[in-house]
Amino acid sequence: MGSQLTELLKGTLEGMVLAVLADGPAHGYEITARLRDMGFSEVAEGTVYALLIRIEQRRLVDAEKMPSAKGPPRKVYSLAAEGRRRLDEFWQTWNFLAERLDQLHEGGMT
Amino acid sequence: MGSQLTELLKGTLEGMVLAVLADGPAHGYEITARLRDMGFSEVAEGTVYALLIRIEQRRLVDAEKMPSAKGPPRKVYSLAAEGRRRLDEFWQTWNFLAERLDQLHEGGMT
DNA sequence: GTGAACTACCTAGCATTGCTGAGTACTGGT
DNA sequence: ACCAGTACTCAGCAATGCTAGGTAGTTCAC
Repeated sequence: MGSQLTELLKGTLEGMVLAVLADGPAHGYEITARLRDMGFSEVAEGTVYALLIRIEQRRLVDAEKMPSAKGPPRKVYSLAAEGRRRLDEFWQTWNFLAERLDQLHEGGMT
Repeated sequence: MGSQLTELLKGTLEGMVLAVLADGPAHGYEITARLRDMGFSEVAEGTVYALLIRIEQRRLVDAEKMPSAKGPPRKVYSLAAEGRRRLDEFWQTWNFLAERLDQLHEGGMT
């Protein structure tokens, strides 16, 4: 059994990564670090890299290899037009869900 | 590819069903109907039944067969102690996620 | 009385997603 | 030489929701 958060992250993580990239290009290691800083300390590195490969194949992001001063070359991702659309869609879906969930939570108090 | 909502529902649906049951016992068909009324019109019947069987096996809910006036006998589910704990945990996890997601959304506006 | 529609439940197989646990490779400090 | 930190990849697994069917009982129109 995965943890509660693991299951809730399904579908959400893609949106979060796209949102991070909407803020500017970034490479995988950096994105993982940002997620950890946000409080998602349990997000596995491998998960993020796998996700990045998926969204690159779907043309949601563009990738470019860049040399790094301290380590192997980085793969820098930036949000593509299709990814921007997908991100907007994500926020809509998220709001839809969040509204109803909040209602359920409030309503359940009675 | 599943829809955005489908992926977001992963993990959330269990919490929603537990929340509905926290409001009082209900049977599968009724729970499905309530979810549809809430706006989740695309939630498949089979999904809900499968979920109910899962959470019954995990002792999150108790099940009892009841005769129905208009159709086959119903299986009425009610929240068990373990389910109540799980529901509380769910809301905590949900709030954790929602807070950070909202922050990401706001922050991304700059 | 036959068929449609609604009530009520179940199942096998699939697609997607995140995690585990490993490996590769480059740099810098000790 | 060794280890930590940077940076990426991959195979196999676990959990979840959907598809697409099936079974059964009741009610009502035709």
